[in-house]
Amino acid sequence: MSGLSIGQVAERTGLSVHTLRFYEREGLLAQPVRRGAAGHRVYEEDDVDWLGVCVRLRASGMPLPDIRRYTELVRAGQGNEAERLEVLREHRERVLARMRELDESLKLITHKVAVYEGRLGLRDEVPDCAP
Amino acid sequence: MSGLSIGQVAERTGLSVHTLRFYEREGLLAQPVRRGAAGHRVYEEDDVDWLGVCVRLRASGMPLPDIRRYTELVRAGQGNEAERLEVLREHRERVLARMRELDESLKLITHKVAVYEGRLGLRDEVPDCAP
DNA sequence: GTAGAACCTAGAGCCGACTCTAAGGCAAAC
DNA sequence: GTTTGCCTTAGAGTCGGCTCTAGGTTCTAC
Repeated sequence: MSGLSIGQVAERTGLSVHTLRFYEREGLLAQPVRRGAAGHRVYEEDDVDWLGVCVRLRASGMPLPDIRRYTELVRAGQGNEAERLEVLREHRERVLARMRELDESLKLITHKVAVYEGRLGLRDEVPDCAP
Repeated sequence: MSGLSIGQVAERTGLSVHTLRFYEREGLLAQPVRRGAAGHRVYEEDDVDWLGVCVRLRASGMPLPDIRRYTELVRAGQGNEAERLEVLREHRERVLARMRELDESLKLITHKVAVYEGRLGLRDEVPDCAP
């Protein structure tokens, strides 16, 4: 039915065709990609969906080896849900930690922005206390 | 007065001595580091403070060239506060954008965690709706 | 005075994640 | 029939940010 070319999948996922081939080599695809007459890759909608998940995981900083591991678990089928859950939970913790770290840094940056705004008379008051 | 060795600064900042020398080459130090008798670097408390800022900026994802630029502005002294403010504001926007992105991804991950917890009977209810 | 730790420089190496190149195949449009 | 454009592979190159090596000097403790 569907049957998408690598270029179409690139457009839909926001990944480049180079990256799509690279991800495939890296084992990030849940199913092996079908090949058309001329050896061209033929993707299904499922692949696009899965790649969407991969993109989100990457965007949240999950390293490729971890995504591969998760992919392998999914590919292996039912029975390893506990392991999948562990991978996801660990990653969630890392994301939360990263967000806390960003929030910490944000405080410093926001403070400095306020200080400079004060110095430039863009603000009425300049507390400029401690750190 | 103080006068700290590179090793001491490494300990205080959490950076390695390698990284400290690297950062210096990259122009991330607000003042040139003094050298002791044998050519050894002698840092001041100010340097540690400044490096602390650099560490926070790095932790929030500011690229080294941007930190260098900001450092140069600080080094140049008064009169360029508007430019410093611009650098900081731009970076703050990027940090906020990054946090929003992480939050987006977090939603997916949390949803998947909930789904697997449900499947494993670790939860009473499993909504498992849309995405 | 000698062992071991800490320092110096210049420059090479590494890692993750792409990103691109070269050389070529096939198919539709003109 | 050739140009255009999308596809193929294997493998090389890039980039940011460290991280380490080699070869040498100097400080600290015993």
